[in-house]
Amino acid sequence: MPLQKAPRGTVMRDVAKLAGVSHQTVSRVLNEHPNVRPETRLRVLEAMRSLNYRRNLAARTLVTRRSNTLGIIGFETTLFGPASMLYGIESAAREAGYLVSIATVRNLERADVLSAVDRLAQHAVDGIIAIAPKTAVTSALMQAPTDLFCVAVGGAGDSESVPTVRMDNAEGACLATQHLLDLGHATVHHAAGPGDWPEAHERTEGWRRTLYAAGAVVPPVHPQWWDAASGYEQGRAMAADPAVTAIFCANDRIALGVLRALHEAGRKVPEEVSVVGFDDMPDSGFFLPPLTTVSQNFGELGRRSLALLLEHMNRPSDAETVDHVIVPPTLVHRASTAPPPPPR
Amino acid sequence: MPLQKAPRGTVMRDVAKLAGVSHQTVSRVLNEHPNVRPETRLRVLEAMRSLNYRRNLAARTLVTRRSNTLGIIGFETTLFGPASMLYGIESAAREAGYLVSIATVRNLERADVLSAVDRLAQHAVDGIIAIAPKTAVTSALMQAPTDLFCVAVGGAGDSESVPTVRMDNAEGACLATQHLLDLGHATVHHAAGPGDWPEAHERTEGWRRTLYAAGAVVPPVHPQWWDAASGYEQGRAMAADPAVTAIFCANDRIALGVLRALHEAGRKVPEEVSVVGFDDMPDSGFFLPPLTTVSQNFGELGRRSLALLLEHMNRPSDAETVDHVIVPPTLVHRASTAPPPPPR
DNA sequence: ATCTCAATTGTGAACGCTAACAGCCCCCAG
DNA sequence: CTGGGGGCTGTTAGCGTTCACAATTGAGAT
Repeated sequence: MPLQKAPRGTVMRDVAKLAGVSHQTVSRVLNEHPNVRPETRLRVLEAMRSLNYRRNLAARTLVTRRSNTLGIIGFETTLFGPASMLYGIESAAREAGYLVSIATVRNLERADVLSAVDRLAQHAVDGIIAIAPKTAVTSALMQAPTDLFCVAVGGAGDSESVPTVRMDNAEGACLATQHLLDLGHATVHHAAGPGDWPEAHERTEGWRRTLYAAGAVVPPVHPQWWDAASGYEQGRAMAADPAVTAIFCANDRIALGVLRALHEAGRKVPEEVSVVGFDDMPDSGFFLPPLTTVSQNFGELGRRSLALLLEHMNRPSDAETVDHVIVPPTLVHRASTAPPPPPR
Repeated sequence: MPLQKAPRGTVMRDVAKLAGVSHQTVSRVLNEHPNVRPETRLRVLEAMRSLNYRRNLAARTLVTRRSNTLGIIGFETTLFGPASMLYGIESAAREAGYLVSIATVRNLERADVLSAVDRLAQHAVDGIIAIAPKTAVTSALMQAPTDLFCVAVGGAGDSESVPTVRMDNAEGACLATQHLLDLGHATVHHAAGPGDWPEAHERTEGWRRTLYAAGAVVPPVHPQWWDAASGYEQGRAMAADPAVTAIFCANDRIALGVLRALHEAGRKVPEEVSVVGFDDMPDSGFFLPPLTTVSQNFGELGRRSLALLLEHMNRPSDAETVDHVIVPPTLVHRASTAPPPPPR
């Protein structure tokens, strides 16, 4: 591949010459060093502007060993949740003066994650945030070069020694389940997410524990994937069972599939069956009927994770604490839940 | 903000010493220069592996003036479309040996876009892909440093002199509208997207032209935003009008809102009113009823745009052609469309 | 008038890599 | 036996920035 060589632009030396100072003074102006006479400063700034000077960050990175770039390891970033976290991180990073580079992984195999870390490390990122719902990722992260700061966002709670920002999935599941129990439902069925994803697992566990604490029967689960098709499959089985009056879904997309299955079976929501989702996607309020759901603030999650990363980067290296920030979920009440129908 | 200085790692010189060669030979191995004796090559590779050597790309960038990084200017990247394009671009970029950095803009003001370009340029990206639905972006792109290659993806068709990859929105709108006309509907109403977005505008124009060509009445439009709430608003007005039997929506989210409005008004879909969407989001097949929609292959759009960018970068600079790649849409038939009800 | 200290500016040397050129060795032709 | 050429390797000089230190200046203290 014959690549063209970009032409050389204006550099510090050029600015220095025009302003009648040394290159070092230009550097000082650029880095806001205090000891520069205001008058000199202005002259330099003027020269920079007239030459349209732009500092070469590669050279700067070479000597400072800091690139002002952060790496993000993403998975399934087309989904609303990950995409929102990405956005939250990027916004916060920009305000902190960082650019973010993204490395998505196809699957969550250890090798894939390691190669993503490697790619980011080669490009000299200062830190890595992994949008990393499976534990393979966090454990791979620990193999990262020791001079690289990492945090994980949105995965499970049991992550070993990588700082983590995450939602309290179990608590969210509890909120949803308890809400349905409080309405008078004898028990709550569960349309689960993929069992090997910690987030799905935690939601299932939160649901199970809540039922158990209430002395309710714990129905079996048949987890599949995160999408509406999976919800439709699970929902069909539940719709066929007249004992089912309340369903807690692992996310809103699954809930959409469940709603469709119930509709096809002729079971009215919420009159006959109540449904609760998880995520509060932007359009969940426009499902038929509008979905009661557990709200996750993905943007906040992203922002928090960046804050945690920066905090770690600026902390003296002997402080070996591992933080885990947990963001609480809230329940959004809409029209898809109601008391159970009277027994006939 | 007191930042720690990362410790220094192993460099080429270390590898060279261990392998008993000069650093230049190490460099040759790394760059796959042909004239290295296989035996030497192996020794060097072995040394690199045992020292866990990782090439410093900042230094490489400094001398080659190529960072192997691409910049992406994104807008509303939490939405399914942009997020998918981003993913498509990133996948393709990885295969081509590039890392992508992302700069999102809050709004599409010229100043915002320029500052994003500037941020990317400072970080020495080799090229920029703008996910850029509004013309302000492409025109701002032309102000970019001349040594920076830019392409825009997914915006309008009338972009001036920036290479573009885009969907044929008018054609998609035509497909949808014609499908409804062919079913026997006297005319087709339109729940529009924001009129100041070229994509929305093109869809509206495609719809309008198709109706005009068929000699059908062109109903008024009241465009708002891309979300379900907007669809709900527009849908309520249409649901109240018994003459409305077919609705073409500017995207699937709007369609979701329209479906809800129709449902609340007691108008059955598709028996009384047919609805067509645009985008084919992953779960559109699980709406009530499953949505007939125009499918956009966002991933393909992303891949194509990367290919176009690379092609431009590797082209001799005297070739001043501007390419416009147009990806055709397809119509996905589902359950939300049917012939109009018999007049009563 | 001399000294001291701080503020301001300049000088040279890295940072880790690639490009350009020079040198070595060995084989084959003259 | 000598000369030339190609394969392979080493040497040197940047790339554009920051860092460490030296140099210069001027104000206030002695």
